[in-house]
Amino acid sequence: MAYSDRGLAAGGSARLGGNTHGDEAWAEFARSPRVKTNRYEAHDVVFFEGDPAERIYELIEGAVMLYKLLPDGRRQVVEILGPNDMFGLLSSRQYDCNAETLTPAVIRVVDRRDAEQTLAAQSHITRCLLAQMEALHEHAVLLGRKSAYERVSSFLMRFVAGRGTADCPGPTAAGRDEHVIALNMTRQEIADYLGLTIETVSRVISDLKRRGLIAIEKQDRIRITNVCTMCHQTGTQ
Amino acid sequence: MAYSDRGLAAGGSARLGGNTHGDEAWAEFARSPRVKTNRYEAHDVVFFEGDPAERIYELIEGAVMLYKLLPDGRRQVVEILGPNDMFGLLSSRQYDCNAETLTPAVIRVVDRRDAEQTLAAQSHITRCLLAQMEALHEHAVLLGRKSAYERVSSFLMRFVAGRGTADCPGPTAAGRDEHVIALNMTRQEIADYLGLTIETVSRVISDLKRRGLIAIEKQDRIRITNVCTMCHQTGTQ
DNA sequence: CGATCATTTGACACCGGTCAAGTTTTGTGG
DNA sequence: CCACAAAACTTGACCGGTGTCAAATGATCG
Repeated sequence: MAYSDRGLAAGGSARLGGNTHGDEAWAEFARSPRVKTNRYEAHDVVFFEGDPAERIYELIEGAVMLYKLLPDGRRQVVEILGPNDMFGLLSSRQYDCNAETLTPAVIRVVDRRDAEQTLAAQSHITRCLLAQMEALHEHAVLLGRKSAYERVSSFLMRFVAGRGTADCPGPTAAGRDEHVIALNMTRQEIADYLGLTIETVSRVISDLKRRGLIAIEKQDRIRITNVCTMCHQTGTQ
Repeated sequence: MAYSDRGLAAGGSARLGGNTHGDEAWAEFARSPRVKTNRYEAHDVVFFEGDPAERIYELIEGAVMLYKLLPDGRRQVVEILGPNDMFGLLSSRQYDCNAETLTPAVIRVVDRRDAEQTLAAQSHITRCLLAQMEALHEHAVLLGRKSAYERVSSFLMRFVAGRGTADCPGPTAAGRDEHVIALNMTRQEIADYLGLTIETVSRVISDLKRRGLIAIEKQDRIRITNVCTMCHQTGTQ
């Protein structure tokens, strides 16, 4: 109740996105004593599919993947999350997927009922959900319609901020169009995200290397030698 | 502003799902004169990807599909929506996909800014988003990890209300375990939803028929002769 | 009843999966 | 820092599930 009032006072107008107004209210809400902030090691499990969904989470620092398993062990990573993404949000009573850190992470933990009663949370959450929704749409295209090459290329491009989108400014006029990426994922995790096998991911990466499109600095550290060329391999253009 | 106040008075507590409280407020909001209700024919386009996202939509009756296109014409249907689902919700300024009716439909149209300023809308919208999110996760598993047989079987099971979920009650003790489905989709639309080709969809359906699992009453009207058996073909068990 | 469109079926090719080594990287203990 | 083991990754050979292309069949609607 107290949070609810505070949320109202600070937030007031609730938006579907495009504003940064609700965030101040959310930040204030996050400072309340009932909101905890936890540290996780890499590859810690935050929650399992089927666990009672009593908390919601906000990733402050690091990376988290959400995945689902089929009874025979096949795995699909459904989302890869970065700072400011929220997860564990659900309309049902149990989590619909597993959440595991990819890197050491700092995660804010909020009691579900607290958030439900807080308007500032609503607005903040909706904005997060909408962005994630778009990412899921894009990922459905990748999984349903792209070749292995296009999947891996799209995956690499996703780490290059500001490029590969519809409003891509193109390479800066001066110098080379390079970019170094820290994957923070094993080949298996990449494969399970892209709907491929580990061997196929490995083969495509080797081939990109052979063709000079990328250089492997360290197994999970890849240099894209020409971002613009890589972008043309994604199928999205 | 007026809507905002009304939403507050009627709604009060905002929830992340599981309640039906915000819905009354939403229903009242929907009755306001600025909210229009439109009728569409089958295969009408509601909006195109890239159109300025100035309105949000609530499907009252009928079915709608959302799809994305790659520059070379490949298509992926990312969501199939039914009554009470909302669409056109976005954090960015333009729609991220195309929306097209599958059947004649009744659709409520709300100005985006009106909804953004209405708390009742927030709560209602969040609930819809969460449910759609879960559906998208499930669909990612289908697209990334299921065989053609499993995809088509999963697709058919999705039309059997209350079965195939984790808490499936199983067949009713008495009599046969049949169910008749109206697809309302062409083979091409099904293929584009399942990430397959039209030929593969057709072959799988023919094969299910040959094996006696389904009977085709009319091209887009299929009888599942044994729901429980069909369910075991989905890979989800 | 014919024209048009949707669907089915067949033959074949190829992408990506499977299985089985190798090779490299990482981590641990001396 | 090195030695060794374990894990992660790469590479090769082969196969099978889907896609592609083409033709036949079936539905729909004047």
